[in-house]
Amino acid sequence: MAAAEQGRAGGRPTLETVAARAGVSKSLVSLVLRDSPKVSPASREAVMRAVAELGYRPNAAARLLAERRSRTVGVLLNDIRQPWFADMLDGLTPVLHADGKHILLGDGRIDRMMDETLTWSFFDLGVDGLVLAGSIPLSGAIIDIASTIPTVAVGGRGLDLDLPHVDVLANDNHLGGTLAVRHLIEFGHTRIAHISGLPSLAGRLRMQAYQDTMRAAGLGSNVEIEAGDMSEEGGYRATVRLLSRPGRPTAIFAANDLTCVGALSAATALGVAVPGELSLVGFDNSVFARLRALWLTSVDGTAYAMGQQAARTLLRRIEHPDAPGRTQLLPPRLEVRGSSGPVRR
Amino acid sequence: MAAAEQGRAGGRPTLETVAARAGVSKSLVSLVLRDSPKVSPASREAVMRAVAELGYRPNAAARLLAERRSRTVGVLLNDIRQPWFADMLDGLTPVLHADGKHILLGDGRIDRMMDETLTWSFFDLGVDGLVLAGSIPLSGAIIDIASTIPTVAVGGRGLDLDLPHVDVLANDNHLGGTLAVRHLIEFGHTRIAHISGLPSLAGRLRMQAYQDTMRAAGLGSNVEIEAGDMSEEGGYRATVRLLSRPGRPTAIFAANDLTCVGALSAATALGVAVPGELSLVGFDNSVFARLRALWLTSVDGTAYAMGQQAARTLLRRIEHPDAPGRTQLLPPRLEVRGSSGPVRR
DNA sequence: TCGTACCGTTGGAACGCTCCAACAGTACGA
DNA sequence: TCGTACTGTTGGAGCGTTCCAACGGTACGA
Repeated sequence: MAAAEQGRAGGRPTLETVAARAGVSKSLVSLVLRDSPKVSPASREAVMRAVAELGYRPNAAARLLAERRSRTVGVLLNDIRQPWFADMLDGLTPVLHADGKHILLGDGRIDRMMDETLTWSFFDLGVDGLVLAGSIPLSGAIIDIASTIPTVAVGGRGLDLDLPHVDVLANDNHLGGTLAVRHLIEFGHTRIAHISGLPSLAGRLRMQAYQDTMRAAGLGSNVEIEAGDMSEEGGYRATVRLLSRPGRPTAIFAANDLTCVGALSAATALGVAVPGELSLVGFDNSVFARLRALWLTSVDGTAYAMGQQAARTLLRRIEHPDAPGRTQLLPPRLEVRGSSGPVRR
Repeated sequence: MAAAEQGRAGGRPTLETVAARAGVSKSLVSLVLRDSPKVSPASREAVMRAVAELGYRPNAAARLLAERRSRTVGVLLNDIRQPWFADMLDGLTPVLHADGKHILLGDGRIDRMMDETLTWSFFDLGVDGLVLAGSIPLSGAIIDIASTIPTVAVGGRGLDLDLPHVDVLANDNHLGGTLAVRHLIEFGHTRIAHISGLPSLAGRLRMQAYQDTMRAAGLGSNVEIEAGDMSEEGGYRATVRLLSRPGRPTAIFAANDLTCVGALSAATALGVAVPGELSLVGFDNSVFARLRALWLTSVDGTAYAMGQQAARTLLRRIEHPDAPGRTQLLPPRLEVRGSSGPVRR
């Protein structure tokens, strides 16, 4: 009853407060709240009423301490600005919610000391699982934690993670690149250049796909690669170089959308018509590609589907923490818009 | 010593494990870890060594339960896609980190039932403070919680929140609009139209500033407002309407950057040169405005500064939870780029 | 009438930490 | 020689849950 008075005195109500109000023991209240089948309808109702009247909410810390699981998963983003995260999260959250899990986001780029600060903070909070999104630098902390907590890595752009019990989900970047180049070939282009996005793995795979597809189409001798850096500026400069040489390409496959936007700017600046004289294909199908003022043909990494799949994979791993890690590649799809068209002779 | 054996047996080490290893009591270990001045150098060193050897990390749940504060603040975003959040977080996090606080992000748009699920989940986790970013719908849960937990609302676009002990930080949208319109007037424009972003408060204020500034410059009779909806599509359609009427405007002040991008597309589609025949000014100075391919003159809401200020304000409020709520307006600044220029006669 | 079984309920021991009152030990002035 | 003060250390109570062993009560078959 001391407890009951405390509760009334203003402190947040606890199990004890509710129990006193409902005239039962705290154990019974606990049973009702976790809806155990072995409580009489009468006591159940009494408890529920007391809970409602007091506005009781269980204390997560106490529950976590006793139960040793938090019903929470941590999602570690390496840069909140990357647009595909939002789509991925849209796919991820409903699936996890349906399983009664809460979601906590952390941004590594913002928390500068990502490994030491943020990752550990998830660990300390006792998350039941961890989603690593993007190309997270493989710090010691991440390795330690991924071997303790069920973890899934989601690479929108590909991922070269190799840890014993970690599942990896990624775009099939090679297939995406193939789709892009084939699309241009079908439009009759033969002088197709590529602006690369090294040194990331995604960039390497996209470039490889470009080379492979060109060769497979008998265009091996037309392979022409300019270095970019996944930025608009890099795309601009690479395009200026490409367009100011003799034997201009009639099409460019850019390593990502930002690069492609840069290419578009350069073409406009040099008076080269898109898609009349130059076709462009980007990668990621980001918000930029969808802007009517740019309207870029782009490879869509199906981030939404990846989020869903990541959630399912994580839930499975929470069930079986010791299963061997698997890598799943998801097939991308080409979104054709206004920046690509038939070659003009 | 039973504890010590358990610890060795693989379970995560606890205070007791460390104490056993260092040959001291768990109370002393606790004192060392919260670096109390009253421990001898000898025991401090012994404890530190044991901590390092065992890789001990304090259990956040237990600490929270005992201490009743989590050194954690929750940040509730209403849509992770809004670009200014990233800038705001860049300003917010270093300040909070410097004070030893961890940061948890939640996205309301993604957690559909934001109020009931996410907000409460922060509450249950016992965050020390709450940052509401963007135009959060004022649900019952938010109101309850904001009156319990120190809260700061940050509106990049303005906010009509009015709760007793909540501080509000927002752009001075009226000033921003004034800067934009004055800039156009200084370029000699007189036929300046506005594409509005109703019904949000930010949209209302920006529109009001447009009207006020026009009137103050003696251009009241030229006021011409088309309805937009803060989207690219809305901006496009409004611009088509504006440009296909007799007596075209020579300049448009758009309610935000997306609207402005839509206006740019429409101008291009109609063969109207920007900035030669039509000057455009947007609002938010988002990543779109900064794209070289678009290069929009835009009002910068100084999201970074707002984040810093929000952090400082929150820390102050955590110190003094009962101080009266204050509203602070931060002055925006105009970023001049390529979409605006002198009027052509 | 008694033992057995089951049902709903209960007290109390964890969980891992913080914090407080109390402890032993040394140093010092009276 | 004793009391006092201070320094460093300790045991134990408490935080709000879960979980388990044990409880009293009713029903039933022997």
